[in-house]
Amino acid sequence: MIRPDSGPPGPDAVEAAHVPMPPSVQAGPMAHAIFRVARLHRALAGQLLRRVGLHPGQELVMMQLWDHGPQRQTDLVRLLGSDAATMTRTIKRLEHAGFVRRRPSPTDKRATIIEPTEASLALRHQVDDIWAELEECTAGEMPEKRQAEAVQVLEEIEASLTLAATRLAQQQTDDPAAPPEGRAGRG
Amino acid sequence: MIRPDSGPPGPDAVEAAHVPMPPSVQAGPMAHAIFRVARLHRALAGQLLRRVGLHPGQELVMMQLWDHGPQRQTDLVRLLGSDAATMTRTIKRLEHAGFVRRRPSPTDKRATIIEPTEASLALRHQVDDIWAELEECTAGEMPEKRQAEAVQVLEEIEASLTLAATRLAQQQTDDPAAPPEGRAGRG
DNA sequence: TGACGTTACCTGCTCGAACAAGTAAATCAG
DNA sequence: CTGATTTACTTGTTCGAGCAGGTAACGTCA
Repeated sequence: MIRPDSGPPGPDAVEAAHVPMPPSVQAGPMAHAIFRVARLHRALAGQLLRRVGLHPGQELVMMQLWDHGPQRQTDLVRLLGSDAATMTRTIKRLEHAGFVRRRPSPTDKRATIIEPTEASLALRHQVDDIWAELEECTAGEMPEKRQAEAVQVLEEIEASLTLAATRLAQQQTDDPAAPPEGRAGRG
Repeated sequence: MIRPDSGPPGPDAVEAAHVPMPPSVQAGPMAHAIFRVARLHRALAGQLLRRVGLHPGQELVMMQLWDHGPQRQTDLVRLLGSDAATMTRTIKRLEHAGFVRRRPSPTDKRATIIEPTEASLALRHQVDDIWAELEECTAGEMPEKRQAEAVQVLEEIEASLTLAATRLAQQQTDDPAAPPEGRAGRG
């Protein structure tokens, strides 16, 4: 792997921030930017989704179901890049709210088929509107060309992260050497 | 809207991604991209931070303290764009882990000054390394120029989101008309 | 058929994040 | 000085996310 920058950044990295920008923050300009954009974006999504009574993340499940029809939980997990445990709980809440129904798979007794209810269809266009608004808020004053550029950049980053995550996962299964024993929390 | 698919998918689940790109997902390309990048990035950060016993988010607090020295909780909240309640708990955990100390403000009896402990200094370079690695993983094979472009795009998005969030907050304080009464959860 | 490993799902736990509500101190208005 | 408002922080609750552990159903291979 390349190490374009190891020590405290000199003039490279990011020079834009003329003065204060402390060393630690300056160290990872992309990381920091992603972090903040992510939080803002999620918060905004939460605000908008609140109108229709959904929590961020739930709308993704519903959209997936509306688009692709009934699916097993595992499929939802895989397609949304989520976690089985999280999906179990999210589905449970959506079912409780009446947006989703659960049905045992006829071919696999382990699996559960999730399907959107008729009631959920009323939500669909609202969610679509919300996502359109979210997209507007995200794009701001950007011209369309710039938006396309942004999407491209994001996809590039996604590819990098996916690769890194894969590599790191493999590395950890290969070498379960140092099992971390505790993190900062009630320690 | 359109009803591209209502019944159960033929070849079960999803067989491919090349063609379909469902309407809902297609609707908000940036939103979707941000969502996935955010989750991947956070997950990766979690993996790396796990080595030093920190949870994602905690390192930001520590970096802020290392860079700017002892501060009030409110300052941390404001600078990190976080929430007072979240900060209270995060600080509590960091204190419990021995990375942070709390001291009453001499000038304001309401305030608490947070300062990094000597023990935390051992963490500092590890966290710096982790952020460097995170930045590498995020950047991938991008040339430096492309990275700068990415940062610029992200900052542009951040500005848009900030503006939108501000506008939405104002709009809601002005017009507390329709108080949402319930969301999907244990409904 | 039976042992073994995998898969699909559930439960318990912790943590960050957000909202609501409350306390105490500081600040402002009369 | 008194009363109202703002500020700083705490606590309770819910939700998404992740890890760990457990169960039941599949698949395979001997």
